[in-house]
Amino acid sequence: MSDRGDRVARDHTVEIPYRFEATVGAGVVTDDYAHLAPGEGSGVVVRVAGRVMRSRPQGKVAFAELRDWTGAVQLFALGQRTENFDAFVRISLGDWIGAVGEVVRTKRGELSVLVERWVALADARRGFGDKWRGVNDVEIRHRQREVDLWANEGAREVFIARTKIVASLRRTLDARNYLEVETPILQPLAGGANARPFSTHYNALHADFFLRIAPELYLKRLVIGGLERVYEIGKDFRNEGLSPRHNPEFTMLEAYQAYADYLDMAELVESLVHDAAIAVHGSTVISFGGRSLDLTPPWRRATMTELIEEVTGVTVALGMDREEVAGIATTLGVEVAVGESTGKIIYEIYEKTTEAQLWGPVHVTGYPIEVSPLTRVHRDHPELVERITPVITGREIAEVYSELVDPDEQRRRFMEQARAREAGDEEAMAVDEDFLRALEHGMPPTGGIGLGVDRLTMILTDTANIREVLFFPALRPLGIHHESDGSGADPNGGSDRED
RNA sequence: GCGCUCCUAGCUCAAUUGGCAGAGCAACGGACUCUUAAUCCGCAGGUUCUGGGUUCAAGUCCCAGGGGGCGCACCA
Repeated sequence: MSDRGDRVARDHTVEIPYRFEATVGAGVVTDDYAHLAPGEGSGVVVRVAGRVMRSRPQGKVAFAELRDWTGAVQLFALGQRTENFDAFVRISLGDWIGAVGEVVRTKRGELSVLVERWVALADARRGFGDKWRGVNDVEIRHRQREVDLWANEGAREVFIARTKIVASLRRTLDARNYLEVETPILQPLAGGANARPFSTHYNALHADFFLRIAPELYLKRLVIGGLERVYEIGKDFRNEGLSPRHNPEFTMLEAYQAYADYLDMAELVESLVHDAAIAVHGSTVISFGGRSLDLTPPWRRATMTELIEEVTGVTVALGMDREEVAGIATTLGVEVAVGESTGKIIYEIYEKTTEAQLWGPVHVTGYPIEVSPLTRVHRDHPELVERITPVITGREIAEVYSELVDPDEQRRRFMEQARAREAGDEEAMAVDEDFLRALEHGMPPTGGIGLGVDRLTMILTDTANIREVLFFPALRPLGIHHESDGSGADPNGGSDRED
């Protein structure tokens, strides 16, 4: 760890300044002075700051690459001109420095800052991996993202894209007069989805609480309260397994619009994805996994029976005899549980055989009522609900509903969930009396969406693993210290932190 | 939780179907007045994830544990 010996910053520890004013970004310099000819000086003195990621001392001249978050520029030091040149030569890869000098182009054609003065800003005691190949070890990249961000060219791009996407989502909704709101993350009942929650304890109330699995029920209460268009972007938490598409905490966008139905909301999803694609790529035709992907609205709409037939060649229909559909499911290798309705079996077939094969954007409809306890019955098919799942690259990226607004029907659905829960389904919903009381005040027809922000980011950044779009994905903790090991590893710190 | 698979120097990777644990980069010491993954000389660096076992001999084979990846299950 201390194998790097005496470094520049350590030589000048007492002189590390409290601030350094950079007048221009490193990448901006290379853009703004691209016109300089080899050997030409600009006459302009700039101040730049960043990390030294390459160093090429060469006797009485020295070169270094200074990188900041705008890009990189070469520093050019001369023994006869640069202050403290001997120390400049000893700068270690990864050290932060600030430099002042004229923008020039070297005789060999590299745009540079000809360093007059410079100051050490931080010392890098640890390296940043192979300077050419970076760090490939995904465990290091995820556990020590700060290393990944420096070691791997382009590692920041996906996160910058993510920020643009989230900003675009807000812009699109704000332009439609939606109100952004925040609702509780700590909830006495974890409702709004079928999932196992993380639980915690509220000492002051002597009550167990749960981290939300969805904000849905609270947002609907705001619609009942007269906030006709609301949305929330935030973390949901689900106590479930990890996978390339699942992290226990993930970012969800939920939006609700009074007087709208699921078709209106499907159009909203198309607009959100369209605008985000434009924000990141300037186009709705992008590439994913080496394959072209056209996100241009409007998207195709299809029922799951249609899609099953396209993918498997097998015909199933709601009107068919249950035993016949069950037999087809078994033939396709899909298990059928006793008591499952025809619609539920078709849904199972779709999930197991078809969904992952769908590439282009498609709005999938035809969801059976029993898998959608918060959704309004389909206006033409009483065994279905008005629900659309937009699927892109085989992944569900959103859910779209005509929301269930009838308090009596909602209570019946909750009771069905409660029965399932008693039968052992740990993910079935609990009866939420606060929500039911709210519905009894009258909820207008309302459309709702839930959109997975991480998954949208994956699609728009050509990323196959959700961990790549999260700065700090969930990982098993390492090196857990037990009490009194004397190393000061107590994460709660000393007694001075207690108040 | 189950299955498969991976773990070698700080990083990136080698090591002949079990036979002396290596290279490049980084680090460290030095040379060099226009480098571009600079070059050159020198030097150091290892409980091969951990613990057992088989064997004359284990990075390599077996067992257990830890961590990662993928798949299944659950889900978005």
